[in-house]
Amino acid sequence: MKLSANEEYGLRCLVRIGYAGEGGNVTIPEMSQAEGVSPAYAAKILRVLRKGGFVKAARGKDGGYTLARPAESIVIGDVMDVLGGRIFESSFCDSHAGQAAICTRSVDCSVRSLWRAVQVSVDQVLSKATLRDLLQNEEDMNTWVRAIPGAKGLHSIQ
Amino acid sequence: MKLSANEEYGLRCLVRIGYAGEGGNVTIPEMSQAEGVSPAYAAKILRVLRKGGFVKAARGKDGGYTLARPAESIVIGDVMDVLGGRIFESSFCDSHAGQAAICTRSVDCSVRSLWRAVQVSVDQVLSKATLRDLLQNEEDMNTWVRAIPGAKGLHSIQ
DNA sequence: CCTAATCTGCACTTTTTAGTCAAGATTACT
DNA sequence: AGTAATCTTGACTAAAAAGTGCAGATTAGG
Repeated sequence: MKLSANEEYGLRCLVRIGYAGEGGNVTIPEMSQAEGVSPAYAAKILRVLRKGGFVKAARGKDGGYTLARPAESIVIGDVMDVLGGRIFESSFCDSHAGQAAICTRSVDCSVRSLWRAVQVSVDQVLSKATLRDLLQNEEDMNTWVRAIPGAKGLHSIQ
Repeated sequence: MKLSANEEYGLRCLVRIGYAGEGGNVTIPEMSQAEGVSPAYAAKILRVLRKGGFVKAARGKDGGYTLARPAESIVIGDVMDVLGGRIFESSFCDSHAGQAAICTRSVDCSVRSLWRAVQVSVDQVLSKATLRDLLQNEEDMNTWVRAIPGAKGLHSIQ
């Protein structure tokens, strides 16, 4: 259960574009240098974000990237899906659906239930957080941080 | 954020060995067939579990694998770590530690905080669940399922 | 119209992960 | 001792992910 490079750098680029704000423009060379990846690789990632509908690009001189829609409408979970998939592929045990007695006593279903639990848990965070949350100041960020049971605020998890 | 093949099949094998119970023995051919992977691959995964101290092997005729220690002492999070890593590698922004004002306004820290939140969230499940939980019947499994906010029980996430 | 700055697309190489193979070592049973 | 069932190891191949390079298209400004 690791983050892929696409997810890591893709989200970083998106946040950077978000910080540029309304009408702000960020170029590939800028992101490349800021995030420490090659321009070619940044370009590759940006293409994914563009095709996913999160950013739009302007070509030519003074070109660059801007958010395609308001930050509060960009759900981080959706971004993750596009960048690398939030998928748990424990696709067994579908035949047992509903047969609780058998199901709970099988390897398939034990494992499957665990993955589901993890998936639900991750979604608690990723489906609630929008790009806007990531751009806000600390107090606002605590909105989604507090969704995590046990976390008292940003400082408690940082 | 995907599960690796190692994590998927490693955990499945471990659970299967767990089901065999005290003194029970599971062989590579058995696991191979049950999980639909080649014997060679199963062997490779089992080696990881053995080196991680979760199972022990008996060679020769009537040989096979057994749990190396009681199921209740095997934390699933630890198993995951060994099989593929539960690591979020957003290792930037360490220099800012403590400087909240600057930190929250930076790409590094926004993203890092999110990863931490996800990590905490995942740990809510994986660090609480033991192999014993996965082997128990439905009612017992709800112990760790209930740790997920919003989940009312096993059925609610399955 | 020319130039410089920019994105675009595709093919390529490198690195990591997944999966296979074969030869060897160990054990139970007869 | 012999045999069959089993794990062990390391090297190998295949597939996927990460990362690079280059020729082309677009645009702003002189």
